[in-house]
Parts: sequence; C-alpha cells; structure tokens
Amino acid sequence: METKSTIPVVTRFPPSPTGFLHIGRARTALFNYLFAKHNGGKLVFRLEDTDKERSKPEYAENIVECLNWLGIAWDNKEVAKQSERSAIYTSYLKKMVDSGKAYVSKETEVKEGGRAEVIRFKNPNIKITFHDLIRGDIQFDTTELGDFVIAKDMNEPLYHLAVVIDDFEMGVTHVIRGEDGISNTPRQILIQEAIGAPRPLYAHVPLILGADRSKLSGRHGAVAVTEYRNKGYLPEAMINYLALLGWNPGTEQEIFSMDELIRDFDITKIQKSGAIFNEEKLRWINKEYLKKRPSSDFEELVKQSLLELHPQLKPDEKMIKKVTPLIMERTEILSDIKKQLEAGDFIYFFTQPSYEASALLWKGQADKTTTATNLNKVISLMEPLDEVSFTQEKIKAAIWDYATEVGRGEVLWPMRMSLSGKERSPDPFVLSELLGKTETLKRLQTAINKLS
RNA sequence: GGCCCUAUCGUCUAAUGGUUAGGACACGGCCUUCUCAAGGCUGGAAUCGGGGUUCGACUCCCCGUAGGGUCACCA
Repeated sequence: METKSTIPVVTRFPPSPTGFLHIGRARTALFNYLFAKHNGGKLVFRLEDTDKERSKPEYAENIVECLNWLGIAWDNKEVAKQSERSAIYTSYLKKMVDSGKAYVSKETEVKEGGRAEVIRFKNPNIKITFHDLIRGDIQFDTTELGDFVIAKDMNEPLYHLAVVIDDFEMGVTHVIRGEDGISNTPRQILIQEAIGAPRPLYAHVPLILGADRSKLSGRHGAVAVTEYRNKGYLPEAMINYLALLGWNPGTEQEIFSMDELIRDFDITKIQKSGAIFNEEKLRWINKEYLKKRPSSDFEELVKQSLLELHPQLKPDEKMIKKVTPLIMERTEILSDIKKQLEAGDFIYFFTQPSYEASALLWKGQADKTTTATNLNKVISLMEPLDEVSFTQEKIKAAIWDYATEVGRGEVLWPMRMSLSGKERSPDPFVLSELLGKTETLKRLQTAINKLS
C-alpha cells in the first residue's frame, strides 16, 4: 500500500531497556523500518526508560548493538530517552490538570508500594473505533477503563502518557506494534484527544508464538537476538526469516535482501494470526546465505575452532584453506563448525587417523587378505600419478575400473577408512587429493600393515 | 471471567466467488561414485464445525468451537 499522504511517514521503535532485545521486538522494529523506508520516511528509535527500577544501561546497549548487527538503522541522531524528557511531560500534565482532563486523586485504597496521591485521567466514557491497517476497524467501550492512572505525580509520568506525548512531539504517523498493544490503543487515543494530538494510523502485527502457540517467551528456549548471533546465525538470515514470519509479498520468493524487502514490503499483506517460530527453517535460510559467501570468509573461524580444541596443534594454513569448503558444505550455522570438529570430523587432515584393523573391512567381508590386496592395488594404481596431477579426478580415473570390477565398497571403503579413520567422511578421492600423494600412500601402507 | 483478536498441510504460507487448493521448511522413497554432505527427482500431508447468501464458496454473513492477547501507581 502506498500512502497518498503528503506528510512524510514517521514510524518508531520504542523498547524499554528492561531485558535483552528479543526476536519478537526485533521483528516489530524490522516492520517499522521496512514500512518507513518503503515509503521514503523515517524511523525514530526511543528508549522507554520511565521505569527506573527495571531499566538498565546494559540492556539499552544490547538493544542498540543488536539493531546495528541486524542492519536496522534509525534516523534520529540522538537516541531519545524518556528519562531526559520529564519537563515536557510535566508541562502537558499541568495543562491536563488545569483543564480538568486529569486530576489529582486521593487514593482510598492504597496498594502495596502505592502512593496516597496519583494523577488520574478523567475518562469521558465514550466508544472509540479506530482503524487498523492489518485488521480493519476495531471498537472499544472505554467505560470499562475507568479513570486510569497516568502519572505517579506531576514529575513521574506513566507509560501511556509518555508514549502519547512522545509520539505526538516526534511526529509519529504510524504506530506499528505487537498485537498485545491492541488493548492499549483506546487508552492512548483518549489521551491524544485530551491533549489535542492527531491520531496516528495503527497496525498491530501478530505475535511470534512458541511451539505451544502461546506468546513466545524464555520458557520456549532462545528468544534473545544475542543468542542467535552467538549460535552463528548471519544477520541477513535472521532478517530474512523474521520478515517472512507473518509476511510475504505473495510470490514464491523465499530469499530476500534488505533492499528487496524494502522494495516489496506491503504492510497490508501482514498476516492476522500468530506464527510459530521455527528454527529449522531459520537454519535452512542461514545455509542459503552461507552458500552465497566464499569459504575463505570462514577459514579464520575454522582455524580458531581447531586451535581451541587442539591447542598443541600447528595446523598448516594451506590445509585449512583446502578443508574449509568441505566443512562449510556440512554447516548450517557457524557453531556447526566447532561441533563437527568436536565430533572428530576433519581432524584426520591434521593428525594421523586412528582406527581398528577390523574397521577396514567392507560389510560382509571377513577376509583381511582380500582387503590388503585391494589396498595394495590402489597403491600401485596411484604410483604412476605425479604429485602435481594428484587430483581427485585423476585418482578416480586411475582406480575406478578396478573398484567397479572387484566391487566398489571392497575398495573405496577401506581406502576411505585408511585415510580418515572415520565411517563418515568426504569420499576417498577428495581425501587423497587434499592429503597429497606422499601422505596418502603412507596411510594406505599403514593400513596394509595393520591387516597383516 | 470481562473486553479484544484470530482460525488453509506438522510448521511458515499462496489462492481476495469458479485452481486437480500452489510453494517452502521438515519428513518418507529413489537416483547420483563406499559412508557423510551437497544436488536432482518423487511421495504423503490442509481449508475447525454448523447454518445461511450464491448457479458456484478457503474466500462473504451469522452462530458455535478452539486458540491467543489483555485486564498495574510495568512497559
């Protein structure tokens, strides 16, 4: 949907720094960003830190850091903080009290930790209908809200008052937030009307759900963006997945860059119902992005992981270069690299393999002599190849006919086992090429010796 | 419980009155050099129920049912 309005679009992302940025809020931030950019507008980032007890600077840092990592950029130079704007709230509050829109209330029933005197909103008790870009018209009877509290005192505003004033002062035209904000809307509209602020357009996006279909929270597992970052998800993959969770342009495209998302984003195509966060699909998307990158991007990571697991090792740089593509082919998220190495995969490129002689025997084969004969034959077939033309294609060409003749498993299995010591590994031709002629022949000979 | 929102394969979704209800992830099978990975092909799998409206409903309306959200001197 293109907005026809001549007023530039201003959206906002106003988290309260009371916890790490979680993926639900990150997605809301993304939708605000995409909508603003699609319409050539601006995104305002603001910290709602009126709750002094729970707001922590480290959480604010985490939120900023995650947004930067994801590539969601806001347009206000200074991050707005509610804690620095109290004078503004106070002046509005005074006007409201003076005009009778709000009043100082002596509390008859003071709850624990509560005050004897608070500022309450004078509820006009009306019916309010507002339009939601995703859901259509929504109607509420505000009577049931009563005269709700809008400030603890003239200097300490509560959330609803502060957001409305901030959104108004910052020229916010579109409020795009989680579905759990629907019931806050009538209260905020009431305050807008009391201070003479125009009503922004609303869009309530569906919630991200856990496997049990309830609002995603810590008990469902990882919810902090930071956790996904640490697990080795790429920011592009995260953005791509989050955008597709509850939105799609109606085509069959699955992989989107941020620019494509901005170009195609249509807020009216956001889903109405909640969506379960599915890490399997995120993994798949992450792999798609990994495939786009050259494996050289990950050589350093492979080296580090290797050294962490085997501090005494002095891995050959050239070998790391050669092995990294093999590892990346089997990697969906970056932490898989270390996981594979931990499981013992690929270390045979850096150390001698260890295995039992019986492991060399192909299934059903009980005769060690046959296996030794096959291995000897492999050596003699490899001998004519010189060190430089020791490539997987040439090795395969040299051995293939013989292997086919006596049974591929009978030749290829012991060959692969002698080179890797593993039941699972890349194929023996790749192994041979990477190991080089000298090392390959040496390992084959070691295996033959084991068999006698 | 009051108020509000929602309802297509297991999951994410397409189809805005006429489709053999499409795609992706996951899962099964087959192929591709012995194992793994990658790749290719292929299979199973859905319109919550009941009423309407209509020549014709996934699609529109009503009622159920189910799920979710929200009910602070938190945000």
